This record gives sequence, C-alpha cells and structure tokens, in this order.
Amino acid sequence: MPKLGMEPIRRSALIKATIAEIGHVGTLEVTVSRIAKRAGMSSALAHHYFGSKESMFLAAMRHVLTLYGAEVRGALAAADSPEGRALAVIRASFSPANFRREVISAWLNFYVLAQTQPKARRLLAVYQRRMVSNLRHALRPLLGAQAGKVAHSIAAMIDGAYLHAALGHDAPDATAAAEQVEEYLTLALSMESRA
Amino acid sequence: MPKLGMEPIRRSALIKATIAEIGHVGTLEVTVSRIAKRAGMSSALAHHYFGSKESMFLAAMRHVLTLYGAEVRGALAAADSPEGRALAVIRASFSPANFRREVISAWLNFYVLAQTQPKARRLLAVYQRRMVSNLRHALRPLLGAQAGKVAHSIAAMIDGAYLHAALGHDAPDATAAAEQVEEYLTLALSMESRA
DNA sequence: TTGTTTATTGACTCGTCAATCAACAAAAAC
DNA sequence: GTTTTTGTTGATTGACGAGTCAATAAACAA
Repeated sequence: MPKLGMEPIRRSALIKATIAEIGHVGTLEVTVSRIAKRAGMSSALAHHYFGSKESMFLAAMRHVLTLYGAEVRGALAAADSPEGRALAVIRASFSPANFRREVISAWLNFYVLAQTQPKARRLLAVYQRRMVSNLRHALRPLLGAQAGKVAHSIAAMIDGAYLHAALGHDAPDATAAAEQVEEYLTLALSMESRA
Repeated sequence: MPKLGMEPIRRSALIKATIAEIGHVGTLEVTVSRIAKRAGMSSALAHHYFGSKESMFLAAMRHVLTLYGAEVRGALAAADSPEGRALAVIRASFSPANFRREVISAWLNFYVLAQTQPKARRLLAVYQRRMVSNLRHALRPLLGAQAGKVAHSIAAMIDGAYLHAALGHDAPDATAAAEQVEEYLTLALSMESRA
C-alpha cells in the first residue's frame, strides 16, 4: 500500500486530529492512540512522524496560530483606513472560527502549556507581539505617541473579552464581545481631541 | 497516635499542597501521591478525606476564590468614594498574591477545567458575576445607565491584562497591568461629561 | 471491658499510556 | 534483481497512577 509522499498528508491529518481531540476532551490529557485513531492510522505511525506527544502539541498550536494569523492578515488587507485596520484586528479575533470548541480549548491549554514549555511560551510571545504591533501600526496615525499604550490595552481587552465570551455562563456571544472592544477603541479615539 | 479532630487540619493541608503542586507542575497532571507527600501524609489518607482527585481540585479552586474574594472585600471596605471602590476592585485583582506562581497556575488550569466540569464552570460564573456586580455598583453613581456596560468591559480588561502580565515575555509587572486598567477607568469616567 | 468511631498506612488491583521494535510491504534506485 | 528508502502496524515494554482494602492503633462510649 505504501504510496510515497505520505508524510505531509499524515502530519496534517495528525495536527487536525490533535486539535479535534483536545477540543473533545477539553484538556491536554489526550492520548496519542486516540489522536492517531481519529486521523486514521496507528499510534506507532504518529510517533514515527512526530517523535513525541509534545511535538504534536506544538505543531497543533502553531497551526492554530497560523490560521489566526492568516485571518488577521486577510482582514487587514481589506481595510483602507487606520481605524479600519484596528477594527480588522479586533473583528478577526472574534471570528466564528475562533469560537469553535476545539479552538477555544486549544487556546486555553496553550496558556497552560506556555507556563512551563519554553517553546510554547515563545510562540505565544510572538503572537502577542504581532497583535500589539498590528494595532500600534493602525493607531499611530490617529494617536501618535499614545498608540503604543492603547495598542497594549486593546490587546489585553481582546484576550479578556475572548475569555469571558468563551467561558461565560451562556453560549458565547462573539459579536457582543467584539462590540465591547470596538467601543473601547471608539472611546480611545475620541480622546484624540484632547491634546 | 490518632489525635481526634484531624479532619479539618488534613483537609486544609491537602488543599494548600494541591495548589502548591499545581504551581510546581503547571498542569493538572499532578498525582495524588505527590500532593499527599507534600502535605505530609499517605495518598490513602488523601483519598479518605476527599474521595477523588477531582474534588481536591475543586476544593483548591474554591480556596483560591475565597482568598481573592476576601482581598476584594477588604479593599472595598477601605474605599470611601465610588471611584475609590472601582479602583479597589482593580487593585485587588493585581495584588502580589495573585501573581504567585501557584495562583497563576491555578487560574489558568481553572479556565481549562471550567470548559468541561460543570462545577468548575459554575464557580467561575459566580466569580465573574461578583466582579461585574462590584464594579457596576461602584460605577452606577458615576455613569448611571452605562455602568453595566462599562463594568463588563473593565472585568474583561482585568482578566486580559492579568493574562498578559502573567504570561508576558518578561517577568510579570502587576503594577503596569493595574495601571492599564485604571487608565481605562479614568477614560470611561471622563466621558460622563458627554451626556 | 468491650465495642465503636476516627485516624492512618502499606500493599495491592486494575487500568492506561508513551514510546519502542521487529517485521512486513511497496516503491525507487542502482 | 537486489538493495535501499519510505510507509505501516501489532505486539510489547516499562512505567506510573487512581482508587480500594485489610489491618493497626488510639480515643471514646457503654
């Protein structure tokens, strides 16, 4: 049966299965066997391609970040004003894709992992820096020297509102969460007159 | 040797050891044996008093929330103005106690647990509601009908800023995080004039 | 004194799981 | 046509861990 060139296919299937499984269990307490079964192969093969469970996790996290990054980039490209760019970053963060059960799980567990895994922490730092950098760049023409500070605040609020929406009592309301942050943005921009 | 009345002492020791161990490992992948050893007893005794690992976790979470709640209540009692009350809630959330390694770990893992454990989720909802309620009550005299909305935003920003501070690239800077939220509060209050 | 409740543990059961390995199969290279 | 590379798995290893249990012992009650 061995068709050649299986490696990328298998890896991709395993990454998707890892995310799905984390979403299903909620924790990182998922077994390689389960992931492999979901991806339609033996656990031995999973080890063959990834070497360890840990590196499967990291690959999965990288994948989530890549998707998110692509979404942000797409939204930024479609924006045509500074304010539009800031809104793009905010809205991309609250897209339906980010509220799928697996993605929420991945993020929460990513935070846990980032405490102790240097690689996970570095990955998270990259994501955070990029988000702040995008926001600062969008806000600079509008807020000048204060752009940096406001960018950090918006970044924090995005993550906080995401957390609240994802873990709130009722079903997550992404739209409401996005509006919360957008209102803050409006507020901050309206202070531009006080200079 | 059996001195009577050991139960509360043992339970308390186990709860503290659970939190310490979670902080040490970073994950909920801690063993009952390790926790028990840290608390100076056999794992069998831990099971005797708590029945299961899960209920140990919940007790530990409840303990963290209790400490945090007490801190907030104390800060609120010392405040004498509406704005002072809002500041009290914010500052209590960024107290040094909340940035101890174990407490950060507990919170992050709490989030993960809240996805799937109904009891954990309920506990988290109680905490979130109380925080919003405290903020709304403080802001009502200053913002009237908009108090609710702003309270939610501040609550989100507190959690987001906490997350960023706890997992940021460098050592956590609680003061900077608190100031971030305080500035948002100031901004929101300064809009009171626009009515 | 005898029986009951509370405290305590070592030993054990039963299960799970990450990682390895030997072996087999097919394509590609030589 | 043989050797090497790539794909694949069942079986196994080795370790660890949650929860149970029987047994021991002190305090207390009758």
